[in-house]
Amino acid sequence: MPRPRQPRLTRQLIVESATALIDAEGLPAFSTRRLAAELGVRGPSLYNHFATKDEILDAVADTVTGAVDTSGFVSRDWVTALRDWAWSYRRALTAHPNIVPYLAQGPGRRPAALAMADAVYGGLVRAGWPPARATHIGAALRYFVAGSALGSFARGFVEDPELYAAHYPHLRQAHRLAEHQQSVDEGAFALGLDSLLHGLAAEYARTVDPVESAGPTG
Amino acid sequence: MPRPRQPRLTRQLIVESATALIDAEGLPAFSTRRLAAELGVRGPSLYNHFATKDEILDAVADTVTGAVDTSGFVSRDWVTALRDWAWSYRRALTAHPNIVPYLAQGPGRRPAALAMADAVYGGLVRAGWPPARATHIGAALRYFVAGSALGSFARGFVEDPELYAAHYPHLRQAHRLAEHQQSVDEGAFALGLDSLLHGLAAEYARTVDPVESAGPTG
DNA sequence: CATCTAAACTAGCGGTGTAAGTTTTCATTC
DNA sequence: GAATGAAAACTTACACCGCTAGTTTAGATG
Repeated sequence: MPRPRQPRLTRQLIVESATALIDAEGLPAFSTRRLAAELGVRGPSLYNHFATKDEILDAVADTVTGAVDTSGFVSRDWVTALRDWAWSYRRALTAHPNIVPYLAQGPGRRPAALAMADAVYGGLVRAGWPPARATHIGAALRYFVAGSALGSFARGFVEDPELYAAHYPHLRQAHRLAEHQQSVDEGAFALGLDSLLHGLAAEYARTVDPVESAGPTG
Repeated sequence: MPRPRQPRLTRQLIVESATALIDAEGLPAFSTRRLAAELGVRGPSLYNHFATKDEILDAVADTVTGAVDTSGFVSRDWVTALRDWAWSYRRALTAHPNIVPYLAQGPGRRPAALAMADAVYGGLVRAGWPPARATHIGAALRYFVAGSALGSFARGFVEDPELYAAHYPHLRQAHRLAEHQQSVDEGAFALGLDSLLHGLAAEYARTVDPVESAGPTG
């Protein structure tokens, strides 16, 4: 069939369908032919709208990143802003966990990722952090959020715990928690994030604003 | 050619060659045919020694994880043990960064990853942490280390900074640091790790051992 | 010597991303 | 209104992928 009366594909349609496919069946199932079939079309037709497969993946990843809320950096104190951002970031990633391995490989040419980095960096510098420190903090939080979305500790455990329970005695209790994967992940994330922020606040008090933080009123 | 006088392949040879290939040319370049060519052999011959491609990757990943030192958990205080472990873990991953995306997706059936998890969990429980907390701490640190090895902030930036400098004003300074990628990553890692440990120590003092930590000598 | 197994081989299946060229529709311009 | 050119689908094809099946022969074992 040649060109139809009404185009069957648009960039937005492709991205939405790709997101749905990846969410439902995972990254390995996402192929150009498969996606095209989902759209009632023939594989190469996608190349009228995107130059490469990766460009489609970038668009999907950028949509996911675009859902992250960084508004706290203009309205709240930096600790609250970081906390809200990290949780929003985590929610955005865990809503589409299958795209995370692709997304985790750097901001690349995805504007939403760059806009996010810009907002975080700017907010921290405005709060008084030295530029180099602001870069470090943004990166450290990104590491933590991306790692938590990607490498769930529980996910990796295989089905039959007794298989290795004998060899790794301490894990006998731990991997039972694999059944509660989500709560383990959330608990680990909450603990790690709070600890990180606690440590950063201490560093801030020590190096950026010793006077205000040293007072008895906190 | 049929069976040679002396076997050309062994599991160890395959793993070593696969590691070298991945290190040198990245995960996408790693194919069974390509690896076989590197070994002077014909693709399918690999299946005499490994059942699937993923089994080869698991072996590579396990070798990498096996280089991580967890000995601190039997000889040092828990904070020092965590810090040493995290740095050793990071060194192991950054020595073979291209395998990290594969490795980050959970311990799976890789014995070294399970042994590492076991050592960390056991050490923390011995130090007095409640089992659930020990699981959370181990996971949080793993998130951070894996994320730092995987998603270097700097790596993702494209070559020409001026391209997006106009759109994201705050980043104008930040991405200049992309040239010093390694130092940025290390600085972010050091800051994040110290902050995490600082926060965990505070939590420990509050919930696990309030008496000893509250004294003026603590 | 006969037999069995191991470790290589060749051939091939169904899948991948994507390049090239074709066809037809639609929008624009003389 | 006819001609033109771009757009958006198509078909075909290439080189590669993981992997299976069956074959061949060297070495080990009875």
